[in-house]
Amino acid sequence: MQKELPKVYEPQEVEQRIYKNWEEHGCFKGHRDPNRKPFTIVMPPPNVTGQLHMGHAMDSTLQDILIRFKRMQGYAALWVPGTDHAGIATQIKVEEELRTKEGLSRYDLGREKFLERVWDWKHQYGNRIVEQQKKLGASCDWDRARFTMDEGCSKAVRETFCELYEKGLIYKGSRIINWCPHCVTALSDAEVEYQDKPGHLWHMRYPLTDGSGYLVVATTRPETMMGDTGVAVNPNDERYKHLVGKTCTLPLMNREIPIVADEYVEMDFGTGCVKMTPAHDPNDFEVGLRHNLETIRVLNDDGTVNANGGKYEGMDRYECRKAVIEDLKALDLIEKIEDYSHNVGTCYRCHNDVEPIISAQWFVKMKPLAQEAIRVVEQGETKFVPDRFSKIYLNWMENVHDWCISRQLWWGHQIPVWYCDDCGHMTVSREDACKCEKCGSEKIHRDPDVLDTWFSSALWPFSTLGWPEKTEDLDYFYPTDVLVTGYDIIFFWVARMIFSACEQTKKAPFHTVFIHGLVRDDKGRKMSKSLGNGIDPLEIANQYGADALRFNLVTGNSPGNDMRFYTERCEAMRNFANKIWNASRFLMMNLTIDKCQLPEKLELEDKWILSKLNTAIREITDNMDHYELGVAAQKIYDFIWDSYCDWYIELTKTRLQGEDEDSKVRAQQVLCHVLTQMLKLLHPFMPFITEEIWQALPHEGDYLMLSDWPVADAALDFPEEEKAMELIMDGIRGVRTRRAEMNVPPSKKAHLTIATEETEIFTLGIPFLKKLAYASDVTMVPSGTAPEAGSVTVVTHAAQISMPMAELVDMEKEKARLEKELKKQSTELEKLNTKLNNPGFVNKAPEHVVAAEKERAVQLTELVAKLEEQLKNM
RNA sequence: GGGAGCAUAGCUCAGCUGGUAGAGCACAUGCCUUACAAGCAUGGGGUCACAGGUUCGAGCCCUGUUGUUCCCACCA
Repeated sequence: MQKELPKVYEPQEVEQRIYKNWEEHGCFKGHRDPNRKPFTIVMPPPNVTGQLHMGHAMDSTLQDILIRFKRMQGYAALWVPGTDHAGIATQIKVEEELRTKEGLSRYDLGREKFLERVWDWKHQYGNRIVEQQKKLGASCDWDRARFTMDEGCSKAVRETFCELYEKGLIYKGSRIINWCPHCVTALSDAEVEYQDKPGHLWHMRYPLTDGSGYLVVATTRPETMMGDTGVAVNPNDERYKHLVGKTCTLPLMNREIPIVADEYVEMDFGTGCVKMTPAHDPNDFEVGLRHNLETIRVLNDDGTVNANGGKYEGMDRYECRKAVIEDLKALDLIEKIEDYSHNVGTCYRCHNDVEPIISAQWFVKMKPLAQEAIRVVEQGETKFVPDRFSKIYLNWMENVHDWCISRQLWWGHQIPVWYCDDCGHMTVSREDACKCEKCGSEKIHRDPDVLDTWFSSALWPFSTLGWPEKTEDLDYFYPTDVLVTGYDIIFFWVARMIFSACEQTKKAPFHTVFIHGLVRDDKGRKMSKSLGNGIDPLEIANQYGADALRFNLVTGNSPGNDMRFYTERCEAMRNFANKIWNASRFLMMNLTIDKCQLPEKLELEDKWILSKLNTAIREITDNMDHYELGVAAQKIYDFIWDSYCDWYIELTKTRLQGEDEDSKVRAQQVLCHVLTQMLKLLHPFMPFITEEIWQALPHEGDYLMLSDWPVADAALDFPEEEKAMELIMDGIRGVRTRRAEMNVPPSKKAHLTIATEETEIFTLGIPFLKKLAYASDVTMVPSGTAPEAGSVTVVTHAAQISMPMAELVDMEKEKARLEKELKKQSTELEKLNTKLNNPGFVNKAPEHVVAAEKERAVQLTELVAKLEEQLKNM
């Protein structure tokens, strides 16, 4: 069987064709199989609005590597893909389009019509990101692709909402929440990003009502003062004790407000007096509750001042701030203005400042839910990789606040609650309600709000498998195995999946959370649209191949750490792909066999590579098992490039081009066997090129991606032969080094004389020395035989190899070089001997370490002896 | 105010349970050796941030210091 591969590897053509074949052949399907163990990954659903970016590419690649690895290991592997409706993000996008194209707002269209538009949009663009993932080789079971707003997920959402409500774990209440005036919705704590922003601390005078003077309060948000309903001081503050119980007059509003004492106030910050705005500050709200302070909201939903703001009504919040300050200045009520940098909350979607506002919203009561979510991680039922993220998770979960889940948006899962217009009762229902469950009135209206996007994502691991139905899939594939995601959404998503799963399914949703970092640009900056520094993974894939991109994304970084993306590195990875391609091409050109089966009789070099292959298989499998994908990838790279290409192929060339047919065939068989095993090891990382080559090689089965993962064969461990081969390789390297130092071109061959005790081994090595050490001929002489005068000698611990090159050698230089080498090695030997003479080391170090060091000492001793002898002979 | 990460070759980073410091790129030299110049061979280059400690032995473990990045937190 002889098959020719094209001279140049063209990833684009190959990738498309191969992916289509896999898909058509059903390679990605996750089948329930009672005879196999399941292995399940659910993909973090990207936003339907999304374009594939480098972060997705890395995330998908890691998952694909794991799923392909497990699939090859014989698991019933299932990777469930899908997309997220991404409430705010999508709604904003469609509103934008509506505005720019038609000059309309969503209110112009009305809820129903607007939602139709969003669905249209979803149908048009929602599949874009899916197609992009395919380009990278993602082996998802696409037929199972889900959408967080499809029927099943919606059912899961509704079931969860109702169950939690019935258990008292979801409630509606008026609380201070984070409000984004730009997105016009409430946000959860997690959706607020804090930024240090320069601002001011305004010290304002609030006159005492009895005319006996004034208090000075300090604030960073003077525009909320119209909502002040009190001033608080610390009860132990001697400066103000006499004022507690009195009142002061709120400037500009001329409202009398009480002075109260509360522990919350710190005496040594600011003036020790704090204005209380219970409607616009969470702490003030708490203080207000304790002292029965009025709650006066002064801001509208869009951030403008409302009717409670008196003359400032209608002003934007920042405009109002200026006006208030001006007015206070005019009244001489500003004591001083300090520069002050403070943490300002901003919306994670639009980055505008959020306002704490009192508002009636729906919440999930977190404390009871957190308990189990903490337990499963503490007890190791769910493990984070790397482990340090479990601390971050636990810390968050232990201090978690109630989760505000209602959003004043239209795009999302509408809250299944109906209010009775007659009796005011709330009907919470799994089915759409048509009458009040209490009084039977049909005059009811549905809560207009929708749920936080993350409420549905939180159910993703089980909603995608059919929950709340008791499906066979759920029974077989759930709990899932590994969740792969970035550290940036541990709180948003991972934490919420864990407590939701624990509550709804009584099981942790996965046993491992594999966390990766962010992909940054080459300067270490976050890739972002606004900076315009994003690198399009598809462009990279087009240019260098998806395999090269994937390999780049998993090597050179470790789990949980950010990585910088260097396009040049893709070039290196493409070169690697090309290397394999050409190595394979070389083999095919020499292939006369049609079956890839190991021969009975193995040569020294065959045993060497097979033994090394065993080590590679063991180590790589172990690394994969421990999620050390980067290390595994590096080892495959090294094995393929260094051991296989640079050495083994070169070592077999003489046989392949020789006369001995039997030897020729056996070399092919070993080359073919090792290449096949390497392709398997590499396949999860570089699926396309490995499949393409495998298809061209003699093989059994339909697809490499469905073949068995390599297992080390103990019968093919040859430690002795490995060592012997290394002796020869040492000799070859030595000769090459000496020749390179003297600038001898390969075309100038030299007759080598080898003095060694390992005659047998070096005799086996003669063809290799001829081919790789440019020997015209090789003569073996007894160890200790003095080299001919004027020859250059290479000393290894096992041999002295000399070549007649007197004319090229400066004897003085040669001597100096040898002396330097001798000194280096003697020092090393001395250090080693000290170590070996140290009873502490010999007695306490593990046996194999001592043995290895002894072995090294023997070799060094030999080397030093040979070097000394060499010098003496000069 | 808490917590975490990082600091290793010129650059970007690996280094698994402590046992002779690695890769890619860059650099230098010589090679078109019929798989590959996207290549081959060879070479230079590191007090593993600093100071202590544990250990026979520390890049790795412990303590502290410095620099840096990030996360969390209701100080007006």
